[in-house]
Amino acid sequence: MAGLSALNGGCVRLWWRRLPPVGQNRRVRADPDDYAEAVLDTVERIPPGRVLAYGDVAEMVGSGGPRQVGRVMSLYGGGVPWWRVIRADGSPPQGHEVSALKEYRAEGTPLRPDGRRVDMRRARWDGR
DNA sequence: CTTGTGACCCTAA
DNA sequence: ATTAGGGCCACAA
Repeated sequence: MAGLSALNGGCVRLWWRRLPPVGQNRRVRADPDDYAEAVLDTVERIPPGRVLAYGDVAEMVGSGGPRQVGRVMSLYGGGVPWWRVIRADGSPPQGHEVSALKEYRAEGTPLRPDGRRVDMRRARWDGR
């Protein structure tokens, strides 16, 4: 997406690196825009009525962590089904609880008895 | 360089 | 069921 490049000035430096478990290659991502793209692409594939935790998205993307995903969603999440990316405990994105709950009701996302959080056991998307 | 700040996560109590 | 504390990593000041 051209918009992301414009927003970030297309910087190409290494911006993130994870020290891998012993015996594995370290994962490095060169371009923040590429990372944001990867995150948003993943979010777009989440089926209606299902959700992914921030950490789940990070795992599927293959780099970064929950906070990095959260950052991308905060900055660029407006154009994708952002309400399908939530906390691991099932609570909607911080600061967007109300509108998120509305979406869940609309697309039939399984909620817990209290009606304030998603039932992760049923709603978590397996990626398939 | 250091510090503070997140649409986060995990464990223990 | 909740909370507290520590960990996490990128980013801006």
